[in-house]
Amino acid sequence: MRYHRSDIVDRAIGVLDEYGLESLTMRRLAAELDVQPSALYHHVPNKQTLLAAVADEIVRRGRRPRRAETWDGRVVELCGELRDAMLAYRDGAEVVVTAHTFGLGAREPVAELRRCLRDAGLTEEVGDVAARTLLHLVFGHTVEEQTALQATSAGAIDRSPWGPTDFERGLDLVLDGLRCRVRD
Amino acid sequence: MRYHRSDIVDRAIGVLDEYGLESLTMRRLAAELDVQPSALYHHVPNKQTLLAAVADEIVRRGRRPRRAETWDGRVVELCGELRDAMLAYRDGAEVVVTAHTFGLGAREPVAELRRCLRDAGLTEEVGDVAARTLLHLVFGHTVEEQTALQATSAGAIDRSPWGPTDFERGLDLVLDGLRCRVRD
DNA sequence: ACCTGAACACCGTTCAAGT
DNA sequence: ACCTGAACACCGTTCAAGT
Repeated sequence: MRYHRSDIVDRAIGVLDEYGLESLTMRRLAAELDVQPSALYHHVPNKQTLLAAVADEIVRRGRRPRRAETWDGRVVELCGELRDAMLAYRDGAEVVVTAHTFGLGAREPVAELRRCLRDAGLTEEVGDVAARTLLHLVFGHTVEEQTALQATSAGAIDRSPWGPTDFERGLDLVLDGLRCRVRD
Repeated sequence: MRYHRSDIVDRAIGVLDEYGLESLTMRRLAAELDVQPSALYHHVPNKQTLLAAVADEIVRRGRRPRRAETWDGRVVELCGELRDAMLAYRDGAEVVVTAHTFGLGAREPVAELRRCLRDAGLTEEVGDVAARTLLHLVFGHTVEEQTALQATSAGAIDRSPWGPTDFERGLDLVLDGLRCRVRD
Protein backbone atom coordinates (compact mmCIF):
# COMPACT_ATOMS: atom_id res chain seq x y z
CA MET A 1 0.00 0.00 0.00
CA ARG A 2 1.36 3.37 -1.06
CA TYR A 3 1.15 6.61 0.83
CA HIS A 4 -1.13 9.49 0.01
CA ARG A 5 -0.63 13.17 0.64
CA SER A 6 -2.92 13.03 3.67
CA ASP A 7 -0.79 10.26 5.20
CA ILE A 8 2.25 12.51 4.95
CA VAL A 9 0.39 15.44 6.53
CA ASP A 10 -0.99 13.24 9.34
CA ARG A 11 2.42 11.86 10.15
CA ALA A 12 3.94 15.35 9.97
CA ILE A 13 1.47 16.51 12.63
CA GLY A 14 2.42 13.48 14.71
CA VAL A 15 6.13 14.33 14.53
CA LEU A 16 5.36 17.99 15.23
CA ASP A 17 3.33 17.22 18.32
CA GLU A 18 5.76 14.67 19.71
CA TYR A 19 9.14 16.25 18.94
CA GLY A 20 8.44 19.89 18.03
CA LEU A 21 8.83 22.03 14.92
CA GLU A 22 12.63 22.01 14.95
CA SER A 23 12.55 18.22 14.62
CA LEU A 24 10.04 18.25 11.79
CA THR A 25 12.51 17.87 8.92
CA MET A 26 11.88 16.17 5.60
CA ARG A 27 14.51 13.57 6.45
CA ARG A 28 13.07 12.88 9.87
CA LEU A 29 9.55 12.59 8.47
CA ALA A 30 10.77 10.24 5.75
CA ALA A 31 12.47 8.02 8.34
CA GLU A 32 9.25 7.98 10.36
CA LEU A 33 7.41 6.70 7.28
CA ASP A 34 10.20 4.18 6.48
CA VAL A 35 10.87 5.83 3.17
CA GLN A 36 13.69 7.72 1.47
CA PRO A 37 13.57 11.55 1.82
CA SER A 38 13.19 11.91 -1.93
CA ALA A 39 9.97 9.87 -1.84
CA LEU A 40 8.18 12.72 -0.06
CA TYR A 41 8.58 14.92 -3.11
CA HIS A 42 6.14 12.77 -5.03
CA HIS A 43 3.38 13.88 -2.67
CA VAL A 44 4.39 17.42 -1.83
CA PRO A 45 6.37 19.92 -3.93
CA ASN A 46 8.45 21.24 -1.01
CA LYS A 47 8.63 21.69 2.74
CA GLN A 48 6.88 25.06 2.76
CA THR A 49 3.82 23.58 1.06
CA LEU A 50 3.81 20.67 3.47
CA LEU A 51 3.85 23.05 6.45
CA ALA A 52 0.97 25.03 4.95
CA ALA A 53 -1.02 21.79 4.62
CA VAL A 54 -0.15 20.96 8.24
CA ALA A 55 -1.38 24.41 9.30
CA ASP A 56 -4.66 23.95 7.42
CA GLU A 57 -5.21 20.53 8.95
CA ILE A 58 -4.55 21.82 12.48
CA VAL A 59 -7.14 24.56 11.99
CA ARG A 60 -9.60 22.15 10.37
CA ARG A 61 -9.35 19.65 13.22
CA GLY A 62 -10.23 22.38 15.70
CA ARG A 63 -13.59 23.22 14.11
CA ARG A 64 -16.59 23.22 16.39
CA PRO A 65 -20.32 23.82 15.91
CA ARG A 66 -21.47 27.45 16.07
CA ARG A 67 -23.66 28.33 19.04
CA ALA A 68 -23.57 32.07 19.64
CA GLU A 69 -26.44 34.16 18.39
CA THR A 70 -25.08 37.69 18.70
CA TRP A 71 -22.38 38.88 16.31
CA ASP A 72 -19.94 39.71 19.12
CA GLY A 73 -20.56 36.38 20.80
CA ARG A 74 -19.75 34.78 17.49
CA VAL A 75 -16.47 36.70 17.20
CA VAL A 76 -15.44 35.44 20.64
CA GLU A 77 -16.44 31.92 19.62
CA LEU A 78 -14.50 32.08 16.36
CA CYS A 79 -11.36 33.48 17.96
CA GLY A 80 -11.54 31.00 20.83
CA GLU A 81 -11.89 28.10 18.40
CA LEU A 82 -8.85 29.24 16.45
CA ARG A 83 -6.79 29.65 19.60
CA ASP A 84 -7.76 26.23 20.92
CA ALA A 85 -7.00 24.63 17.56
CA MET A 86 -3.46 26.03 17.60
CA LEU A 87 -2.86 25.15 21.24
CA ALA A 88 -3.90 21.53 20.63
CA TYR A 89 -0.55 20.61 19.05
CA ARG A 90 2.99 21.41 20.09
CA ASP A 91 4.25 24.48 18.18
CA GLY A 92 0.84 24.63 16.49
CA ALA A 93 0.57 28.41 16.79
CA GLU A 94 4.02 28.93 15.27
CA VAL A 95 3.16 26.74 12.27
CA VAL A 96 -0.23 28.34 11.60
CA VAL A 97 1.07 31.90 11.98
CA THR A 98 4.09 31.28 9.75
CA ALA A 99 1.91 29.74 7.05
CA HIS A 100 -0.41 32.74 7.21
CA THR A 101 2.54 35.14 6.98
CA PHE A 102 3.55 33.63 3.66
CA GLY A 103 -0.01 33.89 2.42
CA LEU A 104 -0.47 30.13 2.57
CA GLY A 105 -3.07 28.11 4.43
CA ALA A 106 -5.41 29.01 7.27
CA ARG A 107 -7.34 31.50 5.15
CA GLU A 108 -10.70 30.15 6.22
CA PRO A 109 -10.77 31.69 9.73
CA VAL A 110 -10.17 35.23 8.51
CA ALA A 111 -12.85 34.80 5.82
CA GLU A 112 -15.38 33.64 8.40
CA LEU A 113 -14.46 36.49 10.72
CA ARG A 114 -14.98 38.96 7.89
CA ARG A 115 -18.41 37.53 7.03
CA CYS A 116 -19.39 37.75 10.66
CA LEU A 117 -18.41 41.43 10.93
CA ARG A 118 -20.15 42.36 7.69
CA ASP A 119 -23.32 40.71 8.95
CA ALA A 120 -23.01 42.84 12.09
CA GLY A 121 -23.55 45.86 9.88
CA LEU A 122 -20.01 47.21 9.63
CA THR A 123 -18.86 48.71 6.35
CA GLU A 124 -16.66 46.56 4.15
CA GLU A 125 -13.68 48.73 5.00
CA VAL A 126 -14.06 48.68 8.77
CA GLY A 127 -14.98 45.00 8.71
CA ASP A 128 -11.80 44.08 6.83
CA VAL A 129 -9.56 46.12 9.11
CA ALA A 130 -11.27 44.64 12.15
CA ALA A 131 -10.99 41.06 10.87
CA ARG A 132 -7.24 41.45 10.33
CA THR A 133 -6.84 43.19 13.68
CA LEU A 134 -8.62 40.39 15.50
CA LEU A 135 -6.58 37.76 13.69
CA HIS A 136 -3.32 39.49 14.60
CA LEU A 137 -4.50 39.59 18.18
CA VAL A 138 -5.35 35.90 18.30
CA PHE A 139 -2.11 34.93 16.56
CA GLY A 140 0.13 37.15 18.69
CA HIS A 141 -1.48 36.16 21.94
CA THR A 142 -1.54 32.44 21.19
CA VAL A 143 2.08 32.22 20.02
CA GLU A 144 3.15 33.98 23.20
CA GLU A 145 0.87 31.84 25.34
CA GLN A 146 2.05 28.58 23.79
CA THR A 147 5.71 29.56 24.13
CA ALA A 148 5.10 30.29 27.81
CA LEU A 149 3.14 27.07 28.30
CA GLN A 150 5.82 24.94 26.67
CA ALA A 151 8.55 26.72 28.64
CA THR A 152 6.83 25.98 31.95
CA SER A 153 6.20 22.34 31.05
CA ALA A 154 9.90 22.10 30.19
CA GLY A 155 10.59 23.41 33.69
CA ALA A 156 12.18 26.67 32.57
CA ILE A 157 9.77 28.98 34.39
CA ASP A 158 7.65 28.20 37.42
CA ARG A 159 4.39 29.95 36.72
CA SER A 160 3.01 31.57 33.60
CA PRO A 161 1.45 35.04 33.69
CA TRP A 162 -1.57 33.84 31.70
CA GLY A 163 -4.89 33.79 33.42
CA PRO A 164 -7.64 31.93 31.60
CA THR A 165 -9.41 35.23 30.96
CA ASP A 166 -6.33 37.06 29.65
CA PHE A 167 -7.19 36.19 26.08
CA GLU A 168 -10.81 37.32 26.38
CA ARG A 169 -9.74 40.60 27.92
CA GLY A 170 -7.59 41.51 24.95
CA LEU A 171 -10.45 40.53 22.68
CA ASP A 172 -12.90 42.65 24.64
CA LEU A 173 -10.72 45.69 24.11
CA VAL A 174 -11.18 45.45 20.35
CA LEU A 175 -14.82 44.46 20.64
CA ASP A 176 -15.56 47.56 22.68
CA GLY A 177 -14.22 49.66 19.85
CA LEU A 178 -16.29 47.72 17.34
CA ARG A 179 -19.52 47.88 19.31
CA CYS A 180 -19.30 51.67 19.24
CA ARG A 181 -19.10 51.64 15.46
CA VAL A 182 -21.95 49.15 15.04
CA ARG A 183 -24.30 51.43 16.92
CA ASP A 184 -23.59 54.35 14.59
CA MET B 1 42.41 45.58 13.94
CA ARG B 2 40.09 42.98 15.37
CA TYR B 3 36.33 42.88 15.21
CA HIS B 4 34.00 43.69 18.03
CA ARG B 5 30.51 42.39 18.69
CA SER B 6 28.98 45.58 17.32
CA ASP B 7 30.87 45.12 14.03
CA ILE B 8 29.31 41.68 13.66
CA VAL B 9 25.82 43.05 14.40
CA ASP B 10 26.28 45.97 11.98
CA ARG B 11 27.42 43.69 9.21
CA ALA B 12 24.60 41.26 9.94
CA ILE B 13 22.09 44.08 9.44
CA GLY B 14 23.85 44.93 6.20
CA VAL B 15 23.53 41.37 4.90
CA LEU B 16 19.93 41.20 6.09
CA ASP B 17 18.94 44.39 4.32
CA GLU B 18 20.75 43.56 1.09
CA TYR B 19 20.05 39.82 0.69
CA GLY B 20 17.24 39.00 3.14
CA LEU B 21 16.89 36.83 6.23
CA GLU B 22 17.25 33.51 4.40
CA SER B 23 20.71 34.61 3.26
CA LEU B 24 21.80 35.73 6.71
CA THR B 25 23.72 32.60 7.68
CA MET B 26 26.72 32.41 9.97
CA ARG B 27 28.85 31.21 7.07
CA ARG B 28 27.69 33.98 4.76
CA LEU B 29 28.27 36.60 7.44
CA ALA B 30 31.74 35.22 8.12
CA ALA B 31 32.61 35.38 4.43
CA GLU B 32 31.38 38.97 4.31
CA LEU B 33 33.79 39.81 7.15
CA ASP B 34 36.63 37.82 5.51
CA VAL B 35 36.83 35.49 8.44
CA GLN B 36 36.26 31.80 9.18
CA PRO B 37 32.74 30.89 10.43
CA SER B 38 34.17 29.70 13.73
CA ALA B 39 35.61 33.17 14.40
CA LEU B 40 32.08 34.56 14.91
CA TYR B 41 31.65 32.38 17.98
CA HIS B 42 34.22 34.45 19.84
CA HIS B 43 31.85 37.42 19.70
CA VAL B 44 28.45 35.79 19.90
CA PRO B 45 27.45 32.50 21.59
CA ASN B 46 25.11 31.39 18.79
CA LYS B 47 22.94 32.53 15.89
CA GLN B 48 19.82 33.04 17.99
CA THR B 49 21.62 35.53 20.22
CA LEU B 50 23.02 37.31 17.19
CA LEU B 51 19.53 37.68 15.71
CA ALA B 52 18.23 39.05 19.02
CA ALA B 53 21.03 41.63 18.97
CA VAL B 54 20.11 42.49 15.38
CA ALA B 55 16.47 42.93 16.43
CA ASP B 56 17.46 45.23 19.29
CA GLU B 57 19.67 47.32 17.05
CA ILE B 58 16.94 47.67 14.41
CA VAL B 59 14.51 48.93 17.06
CA ARG B 60 17.15 51.21 18.59
CA ARG B 61 18.00 52.83 15.26
CA GLY B 62 14.36 53.71 14.75
CA ARG B 63 14.05 55.77 17.92
CA ARG B 64 12.67 59.28 17.54
CA PRO B 65 12.01 62.17 19.91
CA ARG B 66 8.65 62.14 21.71
CA ARG B 67 6.27 64.91 20.71
CA ALA B 68 2.69 63.93 21.59
CA GLU B 69 1.20 65.37 24.74
CA THR B 70 -1.93 63.23 25.16
CA TRP B 71 -1.57 59.61 26.23
CA ASP B 72 -3.38 58.28 23.18
CA GLY B 73 -1.33 60.45 20.87
CA ARG B 74 1.73 58.97 22.52
CA VAL B 75 0.50 55.42 21.91
CA VAL B 76 0.07 56.19 18.21
CA GLU B 77 3.55 57.74 18.19
CA LEU B 78 5.14 54.75 19.91
CA CYS B 79 3.46 52.19 17.67
CA GLY B 80 4.26 54.19 14.56
CA GLU B 81 7.90 54.44 15.54
CA LEU B 82 8.14 50.70 16.10
CA ARG B 83 6.47 49.98 12.77
CA ASP B 84 8.75 52.36 10.89
CA ALA B 85 11.82 50.91 12.59
CA MET B 86 10.92 47.40 11.41
CA LEU B 87 10.02 48.51 7.89
CA ALA B 88 13.37 50.29 7.52
CA TYR B 89 15.26 47.03 6.82
CA ARG B 90 14.41 44.06 4.64
CA ASP B 91 12.74 41.33 6.72
CA GLY B 92 13.10 43.62 9.74
CA ALA B 93 9.62 42.83 11.07
CA GLU B 94 10.22 39.09 10.84
CA VAL B 95 13.47 39.38 12.80
CA VAL B 96 12.06 41.61 15.55
CA VAL B 97 8.90 39.55 15.98
CA THR B 98 10.78 36.25 16.09
CA ALA B 99 13.20 37.59 18.70
CA HIS B 100 10.27 38.80 20.79
CA THR B 101 8.56 35.40 20.49
CA PHE B 102 11.56 33.71 22.08
CA GLY B 103 11.58 36.28 24.87
CA LEU B 104 14.76 37.88 23.52
CA GLY B 105 15.40 41.46 22.51
CA ALA B 106 13.02 44.29 21.70
CA ARG B 107 11.66 44.44 25.24
CA GLU B 108 11.99 48.21 25.47
CA PRO B 109 8.98 49.13 23.28
CA VAL B 110 6.50 47.08 25.31
CA ALA B 111 7.88 48.53 28.55
CA GLU B 112 7.44 52.07 27.27
CA LEU B 113 3.93 51.28 26.06
CA ARG B 114 3.06 49.92 29.48
CA ARG B 115 4.38 53.03 31.24
CA CYS B 116 2.37 55.19 28.90
CA LEU B 117 -0.88 53.33 29.60
CA ARG B 118 -0.35 53.36 33.36
CA ASP B 119 0.21 57.11 33.25
CA ALA B 120 -3.10 57.37 31.41
CA GLY B 121 -4.76 56.09 34.55
CA LEU B 122 -5.48 52.49 33.59
CA THR B 123 -5.14 49.80 36.21
CA GLU B 124 -1.98 47.71 36.12
CA GLU B 125 -4.01 44.76 34.87
CA VAL B 126 -5.78 46.52 32.02
CA GLY B 127 -2.62 48.41 31.11
CA ASP B 128 -0.61 45.20 30.74
CA VAL B 129 -3.25 43.48 28.64
CA ALA B 130 -3.56 46.58 26.47
CA ALA B 131 0.21 46.92 26.01
CA ARG B 132 0.49 43.32 24.81
CA THR B 133 -2.58 43.70 22.63
CA LEU B 134 -1.16 46.78 20.95
CA LEU B 135 2.21 45.11 20.44
CA HIS B 136 0.57 42.07 18.82
CA LEU B 137 -1.33 44.42 16.59
CA VAL B 138 1.77 46.33 15.49
CA PHE B 139 3.75 43.13 14.98
CA GLY B 140 1.03 41.31 13.08
CA HIS B 141 0.21 44.24 10.88
CA THR B 142 3.79 45.13 10.09
CA VAL B 143 4.91 41.59 9.23
CA GLU B 144 1.97 41.33 6.85
CA GLU B 145 2.59 44.77 5.41
CA GLN B 146 6.30 44.13 4.85
CA THR B 147 5.63 40.77 3.23
CA ALA B 148 3.18 42.46 0.86
CA LEU B 149 5.58 45.34 0.18
CA GLN B 150 8.47 43.01 -0.59
CA ALA B 151 6.25 40.83 -2.77
CA THR B 152 5.17 43.79 -4.89
CA SER B 153 8.72 45.10 -5.24
CA ALA B 154 9.67 41.59 -6.42
CA GLY B 155 6.95 41.94 -9.03
CA ALA B 156 4.73 39.19 -7.67
CA ILE B 157 1.63 41.33 -7.14
CA ASP B 158 0.72 44.58 -8.81
CA ARG B 159 -0.79 46.64 -6.05
CA SER B 160 -0.86 46.13 -2.31
CA PRO B 161 -4.08 46.47 -0.32
CA TRP B 162 -2.36 48.69 2.27
CA GLY B 163 -3.49 52.25 2.45
CA PRO B 164 -1.26 54.54 4.49
CA THR B 165 -4.01 54.86 7.07
CA ASP B 166 -4.71 51.13 7.35
CA PHE B 167 -2.35 50.79 10.27
CA GLU B 168 -3.82 53.72 12.18
CA ARG B 169 -7.34 52.38 11.68
CA GLY B 170 -6.53 49.10 13.39
CA LEU B 171 -4.86 51.06 16.16
CA ASP B 172 -7.89 53.29 16.55
CA LEU B 173 -10.09 50.28 17.09
CA VAL B 174 -8.13 49.33 20.21
CA LEU B 175 -7.77 52.94 21.32
CA ASP B 176 -11.54 53.40 21.21
CA GLY B 177 -11.89 50.52 23.63
CA LEU B 178 -9.21 51.99 25.89
CA ARG B 179 -10.62 55.50 25.90
CA CYS B 180 -13.87 54.13 27.28
CA ARG B 181 -12.02 52.55 30.19
CA VAL B 182 -9.95 55.64 30.92
CA ARG B 183 -13.08 57.71 31.40
CA ASP B 184 -14.47 55.35 34.04
C1' DA C 1 42.40 36.95 23.18
C1' DC C 2 41.30 36.09 18.65
C1' DC C 3 41.50 33.50 14.65
C1' DT C 4 42.33 29.26 11.34
C1' DG C 5 41.39 24.70 9.51
C1' DA C 6 39.16 20.79 9.74
C1' DA C 7 35.68 18.14 11.21
C1' DC C 8 30.84 16.55 12.96
C1' DA C 9 26.23 15.96 12.40
C1' DC C 10 23.01 17.51 10.07
C1' DC C 11 19.70 20.14 6.24
C1' DG C 12 16.31 20.62 1.56
C1' DT C 13 16.18 19.21 -2.97
C1' DT C 14 17.29 16.85 -7.49
C1' DC C 15 17.66 13.07 -10.53
C1' DA C 16 18.90 8.83 -12.88
C1' DA C 17 17.63 4.29 -12.18
C1' DG C 18 14.68 0.65 -10.77
C1' DT C 19 9.69 -1.83 -10.23
C1' DA D 1 3.16 6.09 -10.59
C1' DC D 2 5.95 5.61 -6.80
C1' DC D 3 10.14 4.73 -4.68
C1' DT D 4 15.49 3.98 -4.08
C1' DG D 5 20.27 5.47 -3.89
C1' DA D 6 23.37 8.67 -4.49
C1' DA D 7 24.66 13.08 -4.98
C1' DC D 8 24.75 18.47 -4.69
C1' DA D 9 25.09 22.44 -2.28
C1' DC D 10 24.53 23.93 1.70
C1' DC D 11 23.73 24.59 7.27
C1' DG D 12 25.19 25.67 12.80
C1' DT D 13 28.57 24.51 15.92
C1' DT D 14 32.88 22.54 18.11
C1' DC D 15 37.65 22.22 18.94
C1' DA D 16 42.61 21.48 18.61
C1' DA D 17 46.12 24.22 16.91
C1' DG D 18 48.35 28.42 15.78
C1' DT D 19 49.79 33.75 16.73
